[in-house]
Amino acid sequence: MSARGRIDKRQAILAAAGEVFAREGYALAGVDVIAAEAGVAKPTVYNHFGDKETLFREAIAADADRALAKHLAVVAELRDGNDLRATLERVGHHMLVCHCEDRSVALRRLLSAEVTRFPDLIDIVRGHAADRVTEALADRLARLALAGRLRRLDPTQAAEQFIALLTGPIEARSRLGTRPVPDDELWAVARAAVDTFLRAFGDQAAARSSAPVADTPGE
Amino acid sequence: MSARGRIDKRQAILAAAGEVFAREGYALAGVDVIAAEAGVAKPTVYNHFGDKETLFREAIAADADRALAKHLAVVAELRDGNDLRATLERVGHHMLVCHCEDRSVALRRLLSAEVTRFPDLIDIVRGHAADRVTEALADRLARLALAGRLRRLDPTQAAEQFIALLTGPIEARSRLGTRPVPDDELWAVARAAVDTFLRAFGDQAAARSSAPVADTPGE
Amino acid sequence: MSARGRIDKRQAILAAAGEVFAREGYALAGVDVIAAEAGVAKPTVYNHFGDKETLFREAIAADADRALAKHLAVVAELRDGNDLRATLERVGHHMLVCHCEDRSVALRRLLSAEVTRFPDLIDIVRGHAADRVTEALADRLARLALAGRLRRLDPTQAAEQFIALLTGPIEARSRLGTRPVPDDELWAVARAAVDTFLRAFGDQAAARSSAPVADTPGE
Amino acid sequence: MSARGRIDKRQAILAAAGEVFAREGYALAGVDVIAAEAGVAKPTVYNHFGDKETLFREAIAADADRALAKHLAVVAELRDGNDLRATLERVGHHMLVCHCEDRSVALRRLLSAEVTRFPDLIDIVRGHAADRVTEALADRLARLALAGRLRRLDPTQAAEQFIALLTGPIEARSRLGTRPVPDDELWAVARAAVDTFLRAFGDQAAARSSAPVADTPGE
DNA sequence: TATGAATGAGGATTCATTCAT
DNA sequence: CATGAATGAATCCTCATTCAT
Repeated sequence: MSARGRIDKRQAILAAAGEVFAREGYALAGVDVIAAEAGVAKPTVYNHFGDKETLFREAIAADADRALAKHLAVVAELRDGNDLRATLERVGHHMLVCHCEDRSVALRRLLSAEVTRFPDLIDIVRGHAADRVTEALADRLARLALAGRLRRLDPTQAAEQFIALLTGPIEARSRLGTRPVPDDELWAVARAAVDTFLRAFGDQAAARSSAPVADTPGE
Repeated sequence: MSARGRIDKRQAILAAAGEVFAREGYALAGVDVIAAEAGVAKPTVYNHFGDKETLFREAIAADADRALAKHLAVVAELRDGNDLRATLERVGHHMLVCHCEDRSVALRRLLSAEVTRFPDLIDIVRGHAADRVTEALADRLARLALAGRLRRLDPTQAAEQFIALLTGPIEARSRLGTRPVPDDELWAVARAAVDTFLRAFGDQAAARSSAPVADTPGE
Repeated sequence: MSARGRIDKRQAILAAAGEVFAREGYALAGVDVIAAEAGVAKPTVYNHFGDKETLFREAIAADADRALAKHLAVVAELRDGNDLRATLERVGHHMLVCHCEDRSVALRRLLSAEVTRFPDLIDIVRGHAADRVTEALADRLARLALAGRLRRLDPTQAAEQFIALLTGPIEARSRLGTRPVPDDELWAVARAAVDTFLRAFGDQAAARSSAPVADTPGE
Repeated sequence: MSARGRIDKRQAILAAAGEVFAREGYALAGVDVIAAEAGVAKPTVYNHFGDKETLFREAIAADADRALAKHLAVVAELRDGNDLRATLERVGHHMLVCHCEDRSVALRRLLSAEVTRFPDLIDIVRGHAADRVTEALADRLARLALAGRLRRLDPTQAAEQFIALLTGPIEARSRLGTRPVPDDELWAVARAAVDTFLRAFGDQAAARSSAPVADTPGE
């Protein structure tokens, strides 16, 4: 078999593992199922990854890498523009779309489920993903503050809170990821998050001038 | 065996199940381990609960009830007082303490891990717990708004965001629940959350007057 | 199931294990085969013995006990009588018959094969069996010496050598236990062993008087 | 690869196989382990030997040849000399040293363990080794008898018994080959064997005249 | 020829669940 | 009702062996 074929097989196993682990959880995922889904024989899986735990870690790491790349791309969209509120809403909505993707949901699920058995997963994923998204966002917010578009702020804390305002309210709405959240709900959550964020962190004069949507709910 | 003893046994099994499921996860928790930890024989577990799935649901429900009660008690502390900021910070900190309790962490972990295999868990727990905490908090916020201590707001959305501002930043700090977060970090997160919350939802005049802590990070 | 039935099952498993291990060796003996041969399910074997190694040890110990009992009974036949040579020949022959029994052969085979993986087998078996046969024989020889039927001797050493003279020449003749040795060959080996033994350890006067069989090979 | 290199590889595989089989037994010896220990790839082993069984047979045969050569050399030391007893003791001791060598022990172990699965091993080894040692020894004893140094005897039987008197008592002392027997024990066994042998087979006048060591144990 | 990679069959062990007492 | 014992199904992993290069 060519080296190319070997790599293909490795990728196929990793992809299959990602899906099966996501579907069944670590304990109930069968190595035979993964092998079948990857179109290889069971021992091939062991030749490549040694044991189920290693396979799990590598599958998680691959998924985390992909999720990180997507999220960083979204954060990169946050460039200074004419309409800061609209920009933040677009970026916020996009982050929520990523956040609600099946693979993202499954990744968080697996992570939270298995973190006691595999404590090192935190480093694999958090070092690779979550914190770096927060930091990238913090960088952007710092530049906006420097440009006078936001008030002076602690960038990391502001980024944490921006993300929390976006993703927090989604948990309940997605029923822990089991219900697809319609796009208009995503927009509504993003708008509400951005509104609160700008009220708290926006430049004072600007923040007061634009009337946010969700401000007067009862009317 | 007396009726009393029978009920004791049921409780013992439920308690043991709660601990073992929390420790090992659903798939790896052994019914024999639960039985042993409860001090009964394995078939006794089956006599009481029929099968492992039912036992799991009941154990989760019991845990969720306990968590709900605790959280509601905390929300009930949110009474109008002289110093709104201090009150919110105290309540926020107390909610975080509950949020970080071992059993709360384990409950969320189990829930998120098994929600695909047991979709009805969402109703068991969410109907019993999470939403009701949000709503109870929303009630309190509405009364504060009515009393003029907060601006006019959508109570549910404000409650969601208050909780998000509290719990969101904790995930990273607790390494998904595997690291105990020191109390001063909990206070810091609570203060930052309340500060942002009051900037966004506080009565305008009041909010401007009090200088928040985290406002000027570099100094 | 009655306690009686439980013990029956344990015995059945032990018996089956003895046969299968003897037939296939430790590594190639399948626990499923043992279970099937015992008429029980595989987990029943594990309920009783924990794992394959323990089962092996217990099966060996049971076989060793049985072999020891048989051999001791044979040694006990060695009582002072009129015709010492005939008595020794009868006992020697009987020991060889035991030595060549299928189960004895298999036991020695297993022992020698697995002693590196299970060093404690030596204590299980040797403490239980081999040494005690030698000592029992040594006791008898000492009494014969005391009675003046044998010359003064080191009883243990004489017993070792008596057994060696019997069993040593059998190894080659039985092709390491794979060929059944005909009874007349057993008698011949026994007679030759006794002849040599009496020449070396017999009372001088007596030894010279009786003309041994194998003395004049060419005739 | 040069023809020389090819032969080297074959020898390396054979040597590695010998060691691994001796260490682990047939069933648990892995072909990959043998290949690794020989410094070649697994399929190379199959190219040279076809399958595991063949490799096993050839490894055993090689070991048996080596053991035979050594033993024959020892028997050849048995030349008529002034002091027959001392000569026999020297030869006997030397045979025991060979008998207790690691590789000899392992060879006998493997043989006895696998003789049921590989009945032809007996011919490979016995034809090559054990019987021929006995016969070589028988030849020497016959010449000694002819020279009047021993009484008239059946040479094969006497050889069998001489070897039995040597090796039989060693089994227990070496704990089936798992304990290295100190040299002075080997000498003691050899002396005791020779003493008994000479009492039984020695020239009458000579035997009576020399007082053997182990004759009067209690004194 | 020598090798890296792949495979099919099989083995020990565990687990949720059910009888018989 | 509570229990000790038994079970059928499933799981992870290993090994001898064979292609394709």
